[in-house]
Amino acid sequence: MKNLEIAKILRMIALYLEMKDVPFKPQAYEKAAYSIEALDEDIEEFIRRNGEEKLKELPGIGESIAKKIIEYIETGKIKELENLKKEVPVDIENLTAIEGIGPKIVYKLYKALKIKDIKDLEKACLEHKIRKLPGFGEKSENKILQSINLFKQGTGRFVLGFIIPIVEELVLFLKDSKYVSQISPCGSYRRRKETIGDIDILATSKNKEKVIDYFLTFKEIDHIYAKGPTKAMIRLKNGLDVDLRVVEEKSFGAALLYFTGSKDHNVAIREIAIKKGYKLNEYGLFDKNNKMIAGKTEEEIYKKLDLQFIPPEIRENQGEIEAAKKNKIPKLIEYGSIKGDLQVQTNWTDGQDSIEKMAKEAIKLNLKYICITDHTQSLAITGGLDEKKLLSQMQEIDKLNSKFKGRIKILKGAEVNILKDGKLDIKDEILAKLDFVGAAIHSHFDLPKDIQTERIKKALANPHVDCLFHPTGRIINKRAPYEIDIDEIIEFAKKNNKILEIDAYPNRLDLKDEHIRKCIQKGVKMVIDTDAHSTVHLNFLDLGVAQARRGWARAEDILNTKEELKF
DNA sequence: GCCGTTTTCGGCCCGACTGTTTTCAGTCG
Repeated sequence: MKNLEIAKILRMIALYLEMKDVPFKPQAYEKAAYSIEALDEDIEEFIRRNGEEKLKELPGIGESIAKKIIEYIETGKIKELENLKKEVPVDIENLTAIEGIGPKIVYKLYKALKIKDIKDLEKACLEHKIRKLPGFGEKSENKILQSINLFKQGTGRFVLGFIIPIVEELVLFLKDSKYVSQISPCGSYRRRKETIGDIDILATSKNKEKVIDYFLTFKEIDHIYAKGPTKAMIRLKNGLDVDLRVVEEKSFGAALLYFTGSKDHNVAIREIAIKKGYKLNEYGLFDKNNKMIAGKTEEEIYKKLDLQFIPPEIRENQGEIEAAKKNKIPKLIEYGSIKGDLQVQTNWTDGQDSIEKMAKEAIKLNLKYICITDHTQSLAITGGLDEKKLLSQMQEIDKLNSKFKGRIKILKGAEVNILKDGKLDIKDEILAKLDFVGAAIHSHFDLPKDIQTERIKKALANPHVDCLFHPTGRIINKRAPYEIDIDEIIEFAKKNNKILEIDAYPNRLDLKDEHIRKCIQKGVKMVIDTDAHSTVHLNFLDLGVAQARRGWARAEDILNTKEELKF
Protein backbone atom coordinates (compact mmCIF):
# COMPACT_ATOMS: atom_id res chain seq x y z
CA MET A 1 0.00 0.00 0.00
CA LYS A 2 1.85 3.05 -1.27
CA ASN A 3 -0.81 5.66 -0.54
CA LEU A 4 0.86 7.18 2.51
CA GLU A 5 4.23 7.05 0.84
CA ILE A 6 2.94 8.95 -2.17
CA ALA A 7 1.11 11.47 0.01
CA LYS A 8 4.36 12.07 1.87
CA ILE A 9 6.25 12.65 -1.35
CA LEU A 10 3.66 15.04 -2.72
CA ARG A 11 3.89 16.98 0.52
CA MET A 12 7.64 17.11 0.15
CA ILE A 13 7.28 18.62 -3.30
CA ALA A 14 4.86 21.14 -1.80
CA LEU A 15 7.45 22.13 0.79
CA TYR A 16 10.17 22.56 -1.82
CA LEU A 17 7.93 24.74 -3.95
CA GLU A 18 6.96 26.81 -0.97
CA MET A 19 10.61 27.24 -0.18
CA LYS A 20 11.06 28.97 -3.52
CA ASP A 21 7.92 30.99 -2.94
CA VAL A 22 6.20 29.44 -5.95
CA PRO A 23 2.62 30.65 -5.76
CA PHE A 24 -0.38 28.29 -5.51
CA LYS A 25 1.38 25.12 -6.55
CA PRO A 26 2.22 24.11 -2.98
CA GLN A 27 -1.46 24.11 -2.03
CA ALA A 28 -2.22 22.08 -5.12
CA TYR A 29 0.29 19.38 -4.10
CA GLU A 30 -0.94 19.54 -0.51
CA LYS A 31 -4.46 18.95 -1.70
CA ALA A 32 -3.42 16.07 -3.91
CA ALA A 33 -1.53 14.51 -0.99
CA TYR A 34 -4.62 14.68 1.17
CA SER A 35 -6.68 13.16 -1.58
CA ILE A 36 -4.39 10.15 -1.90
CA GLU A 37 -4.34 9.75 1.86
CA ALA A 38 -8.12 9.80 2.02
CA LEU A 39 -8.42 7.16 -0.67
CA ASP A 40 -9.56 3.98 1.05
CA GLU A 41 -8.22 1.76 -1.67
CA ASP A 42 -4.64 0.85 -2.49
CA ILE A 43 -3.60 3.38 -5.13
CA GLU A 44 -1.95 0.71 -7.29
CA GLU A 45 -5.09 -1.37 -7.06
CA PHE A 46 -7.10 1.71 -7.98
CA ILE A 47 -5.02 2.25 -11.11
CA ARG A 48 -5.17 -1.43 -12.05
CA ARG A 49 -8.93 -1.43 -11.66
CA ASN A 50 -9.79 1.91 -13.24
CA GLY A 51 -6.83 2.74 -15.44
CA GLU A 52 -4.40 5.63 -15.14
CA GLU A 53 -6.86 8.10 -16.64
CA LYS A 54 -9.21 7.77 -13.68
CA LEU A 55 -6.54 9.13 -11.36
CA LYS A 56 -7.44 12.57 -12.66
CA GLU A 57 -10.95 12.17 -11.36
CA LEU A 58 -9.69 12.16 -7.80
CA PRO A 59 -10.08 15.59 -6.22
CA GLY A 60 -7.00 17.76 -6.56
CA ILE A 61 -5.26 15.45 -9.02
CA GLY A 62 -4.81 16.58 -12.61
CA GLU A 63 -2.64 15.83 -15.57
CA SER A 64 0.68 16.70 -14.03
CA ILE A 65 0.32 15.11 -10.59
CA ALA A 66 -1.25 11.97 -12.06
CA LYS A 67 1.85 11.55 -14.23
CA LYS A 68 4.10 12.00 -11.21
CA ILE A 69 2.17 9.40 -9.23
CA ILE A 70 2.54 6.90 -12.04
CA GLU A 71 6.20 7.77 -12.38
CA TYR A 72 6.65 7.05 -8.70
CA ILE A 73 4.83 3.74 -8.85
CA GLU A 74 6.81 2.63 -11.89
CA THR A 75 10.29 3.87 -10.96
CA GLY A 76 10.13 4.49 -7.21
CA LYS A 77 11.20 8.07 -7.85
CA ILE A 78 9.93 11.38 -9.12
CA LYS A 79 12.49 13.10 -11.27
CA GLU A 80 11.36 16.59 -10.41
CA LEU A 81 11.65 15.91 -6.69
CA GLU A 82 15.08 14.33 -7.18
CA ASN A 83 16.20 17.53 -8.92
CA LEU A 84 14.82 19.69 -6.15
CA LYS A 85 16.58 17.52 -3.61
CA LYS A 86 19.83 17.76 -5.53
CA GLU A 87 19.61 21.50 -5.64
CA VAL A 88 18.78 21.92 -1.95
CA PRO A 89 19.78 18.68 -0.24
CA VAL A 90 18.04 19.12 3.11
CA ASP A 91 15.95 16.93 5.39
CA ILE A 92 13.01 19.18 4.72
CA GLU A 93 10.49 16.88 6.34
CA ASN A 94 12.07 16.84 9.76
CA LEU A 95 13.35 20.41 9.68
CA THR A 96 9.89 21.78 8.97
CA ALA A 97 8.51 19.57 11.72
CA ILE A 98 10.32 21.86 14.14
CA GLU A 99 7.83 24.36 15.52
CA GLY A 100 8.50 27.77 13.99
CA ILE A 101 10.62 26.47 11.10
CA GLY A 102 9.04 26.53 7.69
CA PRO A 103 10.39 25.92 4.22
CA LYS A 104 11.55 29.50 3.68
CA ILE A 105 13.69 29.45 6.79
CA VAL A 106 15.07 26.05 5.81
CA TYR A 107 16.15 27.59 2.49
CA LYS A 108 17.72 30.62 4.12
CA LEU A 109 19.62 28.46 6.58
CA TYR A 110 20.85 26.17 3.85
CA LYS A 111 22.04 29.04 1.68
CA ALA A 112 23.75 30.85 4.53
CA LEU A 113 25.12 28.01 6.66
CA LYS A 114 24.64 24.79 4.64
CA ILE A 115 22.31 23.48 7.34
CA LYS A 116 20.93 20.16 6.11
CA ASP A 117 19.24 18.55 9.07
CA ILE A 118 18.25 18.99 12.69
CA LYS A 119 21.71 18.06 13.90
CA ASP A 120 23.30 20.83 11.81
CA LEU A 121 20.66 23.24 13.01
CA GLU A 122 21.24 22.46 16.65
CA LYS A 123 24.99 22.84 16.22
CA ALA A 124 24.59 26.22 14.50
CA CYS A 125 22.36 27.41 17.33
CA LEU A 126 24.82 26.32 19.97
CA GLU A 127 27.64 28.07 18.12
CA HIS A 128 25.48 31.22 17.94
CA LYS A 129 25.67 31.34 14.18
CA ILE A 130 21.96 31.79 13.65
CA ARG A 131 21.62 35.05 15.54
CA LYS A 132 24.09 36.73 13.21
CA LEU A 133 22.01 36.09 10.10
CA PRO A 134 19.85 38.91 8.75
CA GLY A 135 16.29 38.60 9.91
CA PHE A 136 17.31 36.48 12.88
CA GLY A 137 18.35 37.47 16.35
CA GLU A 138 19.19 36.08 19.76
CA LYS A 139 15.57 35.42 20.53
CA SER A 140 14.86 33.44 17.39
CA GLU A 141 18.00 31.39 17.91
CA ASN A 142 16.95 30.47 21.45
CA LYS A 143 13.47 29.69 20.24
CA ILE A 144 14.75 27.32 17.58
CA LEU A 145 16.89 25.56 20.15
CA GLN A 146 13.94 25.18 22.46
CA SER A 147 11.79 23.87 19.62
CA ILE A 148 14.45 21.29 18.77
CA ASN A 149 14.34 20.05 22.35
CA LEU A 150 10.57 19.90 22.27
CA PHE A 151 10.73 18.04 18.97
CA LYS A 152 13.15 15.50 20.39
CA GLN A 153 10.85 14.64 23.27
CA GLY A 154 7.84 15.12 21.02
CA THR A 155 5.31 12.40 21.42
CA GLY A 156 3.63 12.47 18.05
CA ARG A 157 -0.07 11.96 17.94
CA PHE A 158 -2.09 11.14 21.02
CA VAL A 159 -4.79 8.52 21.23
CA LEU A 160 -8.06 10.38 21.79
CA GLY A 161 -9.39 8.18 24.58
CA PHE A 162 -6.22 8.54 26.62
CA ILE A 163 -6.20 12.35 26.65
CA ILE A 164 -9.89 13.01 27.25
CA PRO A 165 -9.39 13.20 31.06
CA ILE A 166 -6.71 15.88 30.92
CA VAL A 167 -8.62 17.93 28.35
CA GLU A 168 -11.78 17.73 30.41
CA GLU A 169 -9.83 18.80 33.47
CA LEU A 170 -8.44 21.79 31.60
CA VAL A 171 -11.85 22.79 30.28
CA LEU A 172 -13.30 22.57 33.80
CA PHE A 173 -10.41 24.65 35.10
CA LEU A 174 -11.15 27.33 32.51
CA LYS A 175 -14.88 27.17 33.22
CA ASP A 176 -14.09 27.92 36.83
CA SER A 177 -12.58 31.23 35.84
CA LYS A 178 -15.19 33.92 36.34
CA TYR A 179 -14.17 35.50 33.03
CA VAL A 180 -15.18 32.63 30.73
CA SER A 181 -18.76 32.56 29.51
CA GLN A 182 -18.78 29.87 26.80
CA ILE A 183 -16.13 27.25 26.19
CA SER A 184 -15.60 24.25 23.96
CA PRO A 185 -12.73 22.17 22.71
CA CYS A 186 -12.59 22.20 18.89
CA GLY A 187 -10.33 20.71 16.27
CA SER A 188 -9.85 17.00 15.75
CA TYR A 189 -10.68 16.50 19.43
CA ARG A 190 -14.22 17.74 18.88
CA ARG A 191 -14.45 15.78 15.64
CA ARG A 192 -13.48 12.75 17.77
CA LYS A 193 -10.69 11.63 15.50
CA GLU A 194 -8.86 8.51 16.61
CA THR A 195 -5.65 10.38 17.26
CA ILE A 196 -5.07 14.00 18.11
CA GLY A 197 -2.09 16.16 17.18
CA ASP A 198 -2.94 19.05 19.45
CA ILE A 199 -5.91 20.51 21.29
CA ASP A 200 -7.73 23.69 20.31
CA ILE A 201 -9.93 25.28 22.93
CA LEU A 202 -12.29 28.13 22.18
CA ALA A 203 -13.78 30.44 24.79
CA THR A 204 -15.80 33.63 24.86
CA SER A 205 -15.29 36.38 27.37
CA LYS A 206 -15.80 40.07 28.00
CA ASN A 207 -12.28 40.16 29.33
CA LYS A 208 -10.15 38.15 26.93
CA GLU A 209 -6.74 38.94 28.33
CA LYS A 210 -7.79 37.85 31.81
CA VAL A 211 -8.79 34.47 30.38
CA ILE A 212 -5.41 34.09 28.70
CA ASP A 213 -3.60 34.99 31.92
CA TYR A 214 -5.73 32.57 33.90
CA PHE A 215 -5.12 29.81 31.32
CA LEU A 216 -1.39 30.21 31.73
CA THR A 217 -1.67 29.41 35.44
CA PHE A 218 -2.87 25.85 34.73
CA LYS A 219 -0.65 23.58 36.79
CA GLU A 220 0.09 21.06 34.05
CA ILE A 221 1.75 23.58 31.71
CA ASP A 222 5.30 22.72 30.71
CA HIS A 223 6.08 25.42 28.18
CA ILE A 224 4.49 28.57 26.74
CA TYR A 225 5.06 28.97 23.00
CA ALA A 226 3.15 32.19 22.47
CA LYS A 227 0.86 34.55 24.31
CA GLY A 228 -1.20 37.38 22.86
CA PRO A 229 -4.32 39.27 23.85
CA THR A 230 -6.71 36.69 22.34
CA LYS A 231 -4.62 33.58 21.89
CA ALA A 232 -2.04 31.49 23.68
CA MET A 233 -0.20 28.29 22.77
CA ILE A 234 1.27 25.98 25.36
CA ARG A 235 2.61 22.48 25.87
CA LEU A 236 1.38 20.38 28.76
CA LYS A 237 3.68 18.25 30.86
CA ASN A 238 2.42 15.14 29.08
CA GLY A 239 3.69 16.58 25.79
CA LEU A 240 0.30 17.62 24.45
CA ASP A 241 0.17 21.04 22.78
CA VAL A 242 -2.87 23.18 23.54
CA ASP A 243 -4.04 26.39 21.83
CA LEU A 244 -6.55 28.63 23.52
CA ARG A 245 -8.42 31.21 21.54
CA VAL A 246 -10.82 33.77 23.06
CA VAL A 247 -13.44 35.50 20.92
CA GLU A 248 -16.53 37.71 21.30
CA GLU A 249 -19.82 36.12 22.23
CA LYS A 250 -21.33 37.03 18.87
CA SER A 251 -18.58 35.11 17.03
CA PHE A 252 -18.63 31.92 19.08
CA GLY A 253 -20.42 29.82 16.45
CA ALA A 254 -18.25 31.08 13.61
CA ALA A 255 -15.09 30.45 15.57
CA LEU A 256 -16.31 27.04 16.70
CA LEU A 257 -16.97 26.10 13.10
CA TYR A 258 -13.66 27.49 11.96
CA PHE A 259 -11.52 25.84 14.61
CA THR A 260 -13.36 22.54 14.56
CA GLY A 261 -12.52 21.99 10.92
CA SER A 262 -11.66 19.86 9.24
CA LYS A 263 -9.68 22.20 7.08
CA ASP A 264 -11.19 20.64 3.99
CA HIS A 265 -14.68 21.00 5.36
CA ASN A 266 -13.99 24.66 6.11
CA VAL A 267 -12.63 25.40 2.68
CA ALA A 268 -15.67 23.78 1.12
CA ILE A 269 -18.22 25.72 3.17
CA ARG A 270 -16.26 28.91 2.69
CA GLU A 271 -16.55 28.37 -1.03
CA ILE A 272 -20.30 27.99 -0.64
CA ALA A 273 -20.36 31.27 1.28
CA ILE A 274 -18.37 33.01 -1.47
CA LYS A 275 -20.76 31.74 -4.13
CA LYS A 276 -23.63 33.26 -2.23
CA GLY A 277 -21.78 36.55 -2.12
CA TYR A 278 -20.87 36.17 1.53
CA LYS A 279 -17.62 36.03 3.41
CA LEU A 280 -17.05 33.49 6.16
CA ASN A 281 -14.27 33.70 8.69
CA GLU A 282 -13.80 32.90 12.35
CA TYR A 283 -15.71 36.04 13.35
CA GLY A 284 -18.87 35.39 11.44
CA LEU A 285 -20.71 35.23 8.17
CA PHE A 286 -20.81 38.61 6.40
CA ASP A 287 -22.80 39.86 3.44
CA LYS A 288 -21.63 42.09 0.57
CA ASN A 289 -21.79 45.21 2.73
CA ASN A 290 -19.71 43.47 5.36
CA LYS A 291 -22.73 43.26 7.61
CA MET A 292 -22.65 40.28 9.94
CA ILE A 293 -25.57 37.99 9.20
CA ALA A 294 -24.67 35.01 11.40
CA GLY A 295 -22.00 33.91 13.82
CA LYS A 296 -23.34 33.32 17.30
CA THR A 297 -24.03 29.64 16.68
CA GLU A 298 -22.91 27.06 14.14
CA GLU A 299 -26.55 26.21 13.48
CA GLU A 300 -27.41 29.68 12.18
CA ILE A 301 -24.37 29.72 9.90
CA TYR A 302 -25.23 26.39 8.30
CA LYS A 303 -28.79 27.61 7.95
CA LYS A 304 -27.80 30.83 6.18
CA LEU A 305 -25.72 28.75 3.79
CA ASP A 306 -28.78 26.57 3.06
CA LEU A 307 -27.09 23.59 4.65
CA GLN A 308 -28.49 21.14 7.15
CA PHE A 309 -26.54 21.16 10.42
CA ILE A 310 -23.52 18.88 10.10
CA PRO A 311 -22.33 17.08 13.27
CA PRO A 312 -18.63 17.68 13.99
CA GLU A 313 -17.78 13.98 13.71
CA ILE A 314 -18.47 13.91 9.98
CA ARG A 315 -16.99 17.25 8.96
CA GLU A 316 -14.31 15.78 6.73
CA ASN A 317 -15.48 16.87 3.29
CA GLN A 318 -16.29 13.27 2.53
CA GLY A 319 -19.75 13.83 1.13
CA GLU A 320 -21.37 15.47 4.15
CA ILE A 321 -21.72 18.84 2.42
CA GLU A 322 -23.49 17.36 -0.59
CA ALA A 323 -25.73 15.44 1.83
CA ALA A 324 -26.45 18.58 3.86
CA LYS A 325 -27.46 20.46 0.72
CA LYS A 326 -30.10 17.81 0.09
CA ASN A 327 -31.10 17.55 3.73
CA LYS A 328 -29.80 13.98 3.70
CA ILE A 329 -27.54 13.96 6.77
CA PRO A 330 -28.65 10.85 8.67
CA LYS A 331 -29.67 11.02 12.30
CA LEU A 332 -26.47 9.72 13.85
CA ILE A 333 -26.45 7.35 16.80
CA GLU A 334 -26.49 9.37 20.01
CA TYR A 335 -24.02 9.35 22.87
CA GLY A 336 -25.25 7.33 25.82
CA SER A 337 -27.53 5.21 23.66
CA ILE A 338 -25.74 1.88 24.02
CA LYS A 339 -27.78 -0.41 26.25
CA GLY A 340 -25.30 -3.19 26.82
CA ASP A 341 -21.67 -4.15 26.39
CA LEU A 342 -20.97 -7.36 24.52
CA GLN A 343 -17.26 -7.73 25.05
CA VAL A 344 -16.21 -7.82 28.68
CA GLN A 345 -13.22 -9.69 30.09
CA THR A 346 -12.98 -10.68 33.74
CA ASN A 347 -10.48 -12.12 36.18
CA TRP A 348 -11.36 -15.55 34.88
CA THR A 349 -8.70 -14.70 32.28
CA ASP A 350 -6.76 -11.47 31.75
CA GLY A 351 -9.34 -9.03 33.14
CA GLN A 352 -8.72 -7.45 36.53
CA ASP A 353 -12.15 -7.63 38.07
CA SER A 354 -14.68 -10.32 38.87
CA ILE A 355 -17.87 -10.91 36.91
CA GLU A 356 -19.80 -9.53 39.85
CA LYS A 357 -17.78 -6.31 40.01
CA MET A 358 -18.11 -5.77 36.28
CA ALA A 359 -21.86 -6.30 36.54
CA LYS A 360 -22.18 -3.85 39.43
CA GLU A 361 -20.26 -1.21 37.51
CA ALA A 362 -22.44 -1.82 34.45
CA ILE A 363 -25.53 -1.28 36.59
CA LYS A 364 -24.07 2.05 37.72
CA LEU A 365 -23.64 3.00 34.07
CA ASN A 366 -27.28 2.13 33.43
CA LEU A 367 -26.53 -0.77 31.13
CA LYS A 368 -29.25 -3.38 30.69
CA TYR A 369 -26.90 -6.25 29.89
CA ILE A 370 -23.27 -7.24 29.61
CA CYS A 371 -21.80 -10.26 27.94
CA ILE A 372 -18.85 -11.98 29.60
CA THR A 373 -16.41 -12.87 26.85
CA ASP A 374 -13.25 -14.23 28.37
CA HIS A 375 -10.50 -15.55 26.14
CA THR A 376 -10.40 -19.22 25.23
CA GLN A 377 -7.81 -21.89 25.85
CA SER A 378 -5.35 -21.52 23.00
CA LEU A 379 -4.58 -17.99 24.08
CA ALA A 380 -2.36 -19.31 26.83
CA ILE A 381 -0.91 -15.97 27.81
CA THR A 382 -4.30 -14.85 29.13
CA GLY A 383 -5.06 -18.14 30.86
CA GLY A 384 -7.75 -18.75 28.29
CA LEU A 385 -10.72 -20.87 29.35
CA ASP A 386 -11.11 -24.44 28.19
CA GLU A 387 -14.47 -26.17 27.78
CA LYS A 388 -14.61 -27.25 31.39
CA LYS A 389 -13.90 -23.79 32.77
CA LEU A 390 -16.36 -22.22 30.37
CA LEU A 391 -19.05 -24.54 31.72
CA SER A 392 -18.29 -23.61 35.30
CA GLN A 393 -18.25 -19.92 34.38
CA MET A 394 -21.75 -20.41 32.95
CA GLN A 395 -22.90 -21.76 36.30
CA GLU A 396 -21.40 -18.77 38.06
CA ILE A 397 -23.22 -16.44 35.66
CA ASP A 398 -26.52 -18.25 36.36
CA LYS A 399 -26.02 -17.64 40.06
CA LEU A 400 -25.21 -13.96 39.57
CA ASN A 401 -28.17 -13.53 37.27
CA SER A 402 -30.55 -14.67 39.93
CA LYS A 403 -28.83 -12.33 42.37
CA PHE A 404 -29.05 -9.30 40.03
CA LYS A 405 -32.48 -10.16 38.70
CA GLY A 406 -34.21 -7.15 37.21
CA ARG A 407 -31.13 -4.93 37.53
CA ILE A 408 -28.96 -6.34 34.79
CA LYS A 409 -28.78 -9.39 32.58
CA ILE A 410 -25.42 -11.11 32.35
CA LEU A 411 -25.01 -12.92 29.06
CA LYS A 412 -22.78 -15.95 28.59
CA GLY A 413 -20.21 -15.49 25.93
CA ALA A 414 -16.63 -15.96 24.84
CA GLU A 415 -13.96 -14.33 22.78
CA VAL A 416 -13.14 -17.50 20.90
CA ASN A 417 -9.69 -17.70 19.45
CA ILE A 418 -9.42 -18.31 15.72
CA LEU A 419 -6.66 -20.84 15.05
CA LYS A 420 -4.25 -20.52 12.16
CA ASP A 421 -6.40 -22.71 9.93
CA GLY A 422 -9.61 -20.81 10.71
CA LYS A 423 -10.94 -23.42 13.12
CA LEU A 424 -12.05 -22.39 16.59
CA ASP A 425 -10.49 -23.64 19.80
CA ILE A 426 -13.75 -24.52 21.55
CA LYS A 427 -16.05 -27.41 20.57
CA ASP A 428 -19.33 -26.60 18.89
CA GLU A 429 -21.46 -28.25 21.54
CA ILE A 430 -20.06 -25.89 24.16
CA LEU A 431 -20.36 -22.84 21.90
CA ALA A 432 -23.98 -23.80 21.38
CA LYS A 433 -24.65 -23.20 25.07
CA LEU A 434 -23.43 -19.60 24.94
CA ASP A 435 -25.69 -16.60 24.36
CA PHE A 436 -23.20 -14.72 22.23
CA VAL A 437 -19.95 -15.79 20.59
CA GLY A 438 -17.34 -13.41 19.29
CA ALA A 439 -14.45 -14.79 17.28
CA ALA A 440 -11.11 -13.06 17.11
CA ILE A 441 -7.59 -13.37 15.78
CA HIS A 442 -4.73 -13.17 18.29
CA SER A 443 -1.90 -14.86 16.43
CA HIS A 444 -0.40 -15.30 12.96
CA PHE A 445 -0.96 -11.67 12.14
CA ASP A 446 1.26 -11.77 9.10
CA LEU A 447 -0.47 -14.31 6.87
CA PRO A 448 -0.92 -13.25 3.23
CA LYS A 449 -4.07 -11.26 2.58
CA ASP A 450 -6.06 -13.97 0.80
CA ILE A 451 -5.20 -16.62 3.37
CA GLN A 452 -5.99 -14.32 6.30
CA THR A 453 -9.31 -13.41 4.72
CA GLU A 454 -10.21 -17.07 4.15
CA ARG A 455 -9.19 -17.86 7.72
CA ILE A 456 -11.62 -15.29 9.09
CA LYS A 457 -14.42 -16.34 6.76
CA LYS A 458 -14.00 -19.94 7.81
CA ALA A 459 -14.28 -18.97 11.47
CA LEU A 460 -17.33 -16.80 10.81
CA ALA A 461 -18.94 -19.64 8.92
CA ASN A 462 -19.32 -21.56 12.17
CA PRO A 463 -23.04 -21.37 12.91
CA HIS A 464 -22.43 -20.59 16.59
CA VAL A 465 -20.29 -17.54 15.90
CA ASP A 466 -22.30 -14.31 16.04
CA CYS A 467 -19.68 -11.64 15.68
CA LEU A 468 -16.16 -10.86 14.55
CA PHE A 469 -14.34 -8.99 17.30
CA HIS A 470 -11.89 -6.17 16.49
CA PRO A 471 -11.98 -7.17 12.83
CA THR A 472 -8.68 -5.68 11.59
CA GLY A 473 -6.57 -6.19 14.71
CA ARG A 474 -4.81 -2.86 14.52
CA ILE A 475 -3.55 -1.17 17.64
CA ILE A 476 -3.11 2.54 17.13
CA ASN A 477 0.50 3.75 17.37
CA LYS A 478 1.62 0.18 17.92
CA ARG A 479 0.47 -2.46 15.48
CA ALA A 480 -0.69 -2.26 11.88
CA PRO A 481 -3.91 -4.04 10.94
CA TYR A 482 -3.48 -7.51 9.57
CA GLU A 483 -3.86 -7.79 5.84
CA ILE A 484 -7.45 -8.69 5.08
CA ASP A 485 -9.90 -7.99 2.31
CA ILE A 486 -12.39 -6.04 4.35
CA ASP A 487 -14.89 -5.78 1.49
CA GLU A 488 -14.96 -9.53 1.16
CA ILE A 489 -15.47 -9.96 4.89
CA ILE A 490 -18.28 -7.41 4.94
CA GLU A 491 -19.87 -9.19 1.99
CA PHE A 492 -19.52 -12.52 3.77
CA ALA A 493 -21.02 -11.08 6.96
CA LYS A 494 -23.99 -9.82 4.98
CA LYS A 495 -24.64 -13.18 3.33
CA ASN A 496 -24.28 -15.14 6.54
CA ASN A 497 -25.99 -12.70 8.85
CA LYS A 498 -22.92 -12.06 11.01
CA ILE A 499 -22.17 -9.00 13.09
CA LEU A 500 -19.00 -6.95 12.94
CA GLU A 501 -17.76 -5.26 16.06
CA ILE A 502 -16.72 -1.70 16.67
CA ASP A 503 -14.23 -2.24 19.46
CA ALA A 504 -14.29 0.99 21.47
CA TYR A 505 -11.07 0.46 23.38
CA PRO A 506 -9.15 3.73 22.88
CA ASN A 507 -6.23 2.38 20.90
CA ARG A 508 -8.25 -0.16 18.96
CA LEU A 509 -11.29 1.66 17.52
CA ASP A 510 -11.67 -1.24 15.18
CA LEU A 511 -13.66 -1.10 12.78
CA LYS A 512 -12.44 2.19 11.37
CA ASP A 513 -14.85 4.89 10.20
CA GLU A 514 -14.59 4.02 6.51
CA HIS A 515 -15.28 0.35 7.29
CA ILE A 516 -18.35 1.38 9.25
CA ARG A 517 -19.64 3.33 6.26
CA LYS A 518 -19.14 0.28 4.09
CA CYS A 519 -21.05 -1.92 6.55
CA ILE A 520 -23.95 0.53 6.52
CA GLN A 521 -24.00 0.59 2.73
CA LYS A 522 -24.12 -3.19 2.65
CA GLY A 523 -26.62 -3.42 5.48
CA VAL A 524 -24.28 -5.30 7.82
CA LYS A 525 -25.15 -4.78 11.48
CA MET A 526 -22.56 -3.83 14.04
CA VAL A 527 -22.19 -3.75 17.82
CA ILE A 528 -20.19 -1.34 19.95
CA ASP A 529 -18.20 -2.97 22.76
CA THR A 530 -15.56 -1.72 25.14
CA ASP A 531 -13.31 -4.81 25.29
CA ALA A 532 -13.14 -3.92 29.00
CA HIS A 533 -10.44 -5.56 31.08
CA SER A 534 -11.43 -3.68 34.24
CA THR A 535 -14.44 -1.77 35.54
CA VAL A 536 -13.08 1.62 34.47
CA HIS A 537 -12.91 0.47 30.85
CA LEU A 538 -16.68 0.14 30.70
CA ASN A 539 -16.74 3.92 30.33
CA PHE A 540 -15.29 3.66 26.83
CA LEU A 541 -18.66 2.92 25.21
CA ASP A 542 -19.11 6.51 24.05
CA LEU A 543 -15.73 6.40 22.31
CA GLY A 544 -17.18 3.62 20.22
CA VAL A 545 -20.27 5.74 19.63
CA ALA A 546 -18.00 8.56 18.44
CA GLN A 547 -16.30 6.14 16.07
CA ALA A 548 -19.68 4.96 14.79
CA ARG A 549 -20.82 8.55 14.30
CA ARG A 550 -17.68 9.24 12.30
CA GLY A 551 -18.74 6.32 10.15
CA TRP A 552 -22.21 7.87 9.68
CA ALA A 553 -23.93 5.15 11.73
CA ARG A 554 -27.51 5.54 12.93
CA ALA A 555 -28.95 3.83 16.00
CA GLU A 556 -30.53 1.15 13.82
CA ASP A 557 -27.12 0.16 12.43
CA ILE A 558 -25.85 -0.71 15.90
CA LEU A 559 -27.57 -3.71 17.48
CA ASN A 560 -26.79 -3.02 21.11
CA THR A 561 -28.75 0.21 21.08
CA LYS A 562 -31.65 -2.16 21.68
CA GLU A 563 -32.89 -2.92 25.17
CA GLU A 564 -32.95 -6.64 24.49
CA LEU A 565 -31.01 -8.79 22.09
CA LYS A 566 -31.68 -12.08 20.41
CA PHE A 567 -28.99 -13.94 18.54
C1' DG B 1 -1.01 22.71 -10.49
C1' DC B 2 -6.06 22.41 -10.22
C1' DC B 3 -10.60 23.72 -11.36
C1' DG B 4 -15.27 25.65 -13.37
C1' DT B 5 -24.29 27.03 -11.75
C1' DT B 6 -20.29 34.01 -12.67
C1' DT B 7 -14.55 31.12 -15.88
C1' DT B 8 -10.92 26.45 -20.37
C1' DC B 9 -8.31 31.58 -18.15
C1' DG B 10 -7.82 33.58 -13.95
C1' DG B 11 -8.56 32.82 -9.74
C1' DC B 12 -6.71 30.11 -5.55
C1' DC B 13 -8.98 31.13 2.86
C1' DC B 14 -7.24 34.32 5.84
C1' DG B 15 -6.11 36.25 10.42
C1' DA B 16 -3.05 35.97 14.89
C1' DC B 17 1.38 36.01 16.66
C1' DT B 18 6.49 36.55 16.77
C1' DG B 19 10.76 38.57 15.92
C1' DT B 20 13.08 41.72 13.64
C1' DT B 21 11.69 45.25 11.55
C1' DT B 22 10.11 50.57 11.23
C1' DT B 23 6.05 48.19 7.75
C1' DC B 24 6.90 43.19 7.15
C1' DA B 25 8.10 38.18 6.36
C1' DG B 26 7.44 33.79 8.05
C1' DT B 27 4.79 30.33 10.44
C1' DC B 28 0.71 28.26 11.99
C1' DG B 29 -3.82 26.52 11.95
